[in-house]
Amino acid sequence: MAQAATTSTPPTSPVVPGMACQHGRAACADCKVRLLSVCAALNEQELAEIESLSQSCCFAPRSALFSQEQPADAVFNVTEGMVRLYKLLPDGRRQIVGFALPGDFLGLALLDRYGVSAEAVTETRACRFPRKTFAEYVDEKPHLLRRLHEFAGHELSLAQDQMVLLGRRSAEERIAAFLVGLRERLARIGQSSVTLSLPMSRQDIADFLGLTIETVSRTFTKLAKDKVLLVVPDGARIMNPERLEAIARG
Amino acid sequence: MAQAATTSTPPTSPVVPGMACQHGRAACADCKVRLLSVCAALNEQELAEIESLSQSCCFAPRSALFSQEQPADAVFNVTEGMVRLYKLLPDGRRQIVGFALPGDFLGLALLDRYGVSAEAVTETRACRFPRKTFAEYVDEKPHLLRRLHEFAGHELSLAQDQMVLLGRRSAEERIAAFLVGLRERLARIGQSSVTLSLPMSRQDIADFLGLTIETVSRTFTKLAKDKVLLVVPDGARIMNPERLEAIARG
DNA sequence: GTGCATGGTTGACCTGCATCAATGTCGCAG
DNA sequence: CTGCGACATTGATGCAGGTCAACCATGCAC
Repeated sequence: MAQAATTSTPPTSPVVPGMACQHGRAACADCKVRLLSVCAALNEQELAEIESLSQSCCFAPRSALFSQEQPADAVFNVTEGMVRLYKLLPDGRRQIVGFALPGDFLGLALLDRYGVSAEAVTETRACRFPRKTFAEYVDEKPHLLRRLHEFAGHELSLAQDQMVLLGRRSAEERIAAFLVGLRERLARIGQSSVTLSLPMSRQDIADFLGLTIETVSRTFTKLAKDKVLLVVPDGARIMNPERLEAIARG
Repeated sequence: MAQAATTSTPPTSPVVPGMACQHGRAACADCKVRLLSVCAALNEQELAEIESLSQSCCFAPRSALFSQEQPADAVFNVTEGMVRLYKLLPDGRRQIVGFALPGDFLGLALLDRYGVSAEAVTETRACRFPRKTFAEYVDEKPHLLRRLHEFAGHELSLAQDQMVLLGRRSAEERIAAFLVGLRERLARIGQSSVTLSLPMSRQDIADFLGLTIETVSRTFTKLAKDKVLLVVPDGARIMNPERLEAIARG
C-alpha cells in the first residue's frame, strides 16, 4: 500500500511515501483545503465555514473514492493528484468519462447516487464534504449554488465536446485533442511545465478516447515521427504546439 | 414556410399547417406553457409568475432556436415537437449531442453563450424565457435553482452514458440503445404508442450515434431480419422488446 | 404527364482501427 | 543472479463500419 509515489507533479509539493490513507485518518490532518474553483463566490468567513465542513483525505493510486450506483453520501474537491471517472458495461468494457485535476469537484450534481465510479490515478488528496451537510450549507447560499450550477453547465459542455471527439474524430485527432486539452487544464491550475506529464496508463488514455492501447501507442509513435511531440517516460514533450492544435481542432 | 406538417405525434394535438411562426407572433398566442419538468418545485402562484415571464413560440422544421457561440439570451422549455442539439467541426462533421422532447429545457446552464446549436426537427413549440428575467427569478427561488441544478446533473449523466455508447459500443448496440432510450423518454411524457415514431432523418440518427446513414439503414434491416423490430415510414414497431433491451445494455 | 430534388436502401469495395501475438523493459521478490 | 508481473511497443492479420455508387420511392413544380 505504501510505496514510492509516482506523483503527478514532480516539482510542486511531492507526496511523501507512506502517507496513503482514507478519510479521517490522522495522517491526513495536514491536507490543506483548497476550494480553488468556487472560492471566487465566497468571502473569507464563508470560506472558513465551508472549510470546517470538510474532512481532508488522501487516496493511494488505484483506490476508489466512490463507485457508480453507490448512495452519493459525499462531495469531493480534489486538491492534489489525479482521479479517473469511468463507467463500466456489463461485459467489462470501460469508458473513462473524465480525469479530475486539482480544483475539480466530484459528485456536485447532488443526486442520490453517483453516476460514475472514481478512482485515484496518482497519490491523491481531496476535501470530502458529507453530502447532507454540504447540501444544507449550499441551500442557504444561493450565490454559491448558482456558481455550482454554472460549474455543472461547464462540465456538460466538456462532456458534449467529448461526444464530438468520440463520435466523429480520428485516432490522431483524439490524441491531439486530449493532449492539448490536458495541457490547457494544467496551465489553468498553474501546473504547466516543459514536459506534459501523463500519469495515467495507456489503457486509461485508450478508455478515455475510445481506442485501444495499441492504437494509442502507434499514434504517439506517429506523432513523434512527424516531429509533433516527443514521448518520454510518464509524459510527452510537445515539439510543435501549432501543428498539434491544428490536428486537435480537426 | 407554411406546409403540411409532418408532426412528431400524429394522434395527439396535430400541428395546424400554416402556423409556423417566430416568437412573439400572434399565431403563437394559444401555445400553452407547460413547465412539465420543474412544476413539482413550484406552487400555483409561482407557476403563474414564471408563466408570465415567458413568450410562447413556434418553430418550423429546420429552423434554428439558437446557434453555438451565440450570446445565450434565452432559456427554452420545449412543449411540443422535437429539437436536435448539435455541434459542428470546422470541416462540417456534425455530432448531435441530443434530441430535446416536450418538457426538456435548453440553455439551462445559464452560461453567457450557447454551447450547442438547436434546430427544430418537427414543427416545434416552446416557451421562451429571456435569460436575464429567468435568471433573476431563479435567483430569488433557491428551491427552483436547486431543482434546475439537479436537472443539469441528470443531463450530465445522460451525456456520460452517450460517451460510453460512442466510445465503446457496436453499431447494433448503438441503434438498440437509441431506440430503447427514446421509447422510455416518450413513455415518460405520455407519448408511448405501438409504433415508435422517428421523425428525425437517418442522417440525424447517424450523427447522434457516430455512424453513417448507410450503417444505420443496414442495422435497421438486420434488426428487422432478426425479428426484433419492424421499420415503418417515420418510425419503428418493436417486435421483441426483451431482445432489443438485451442488445441495448450490451 | 415529365423533370428534378430529397431521402432511403442496397451492393461492392476499401480502410482505419481492432485483434492477436511476439518482444522488450522495468521493478520487485526471492 | 533468476523469475515474474505489469506495462509499453511493434508487427501481422482481420473485420466492422466507412466510402462510393447505383437504384428506388416520394413529393413537388411545371
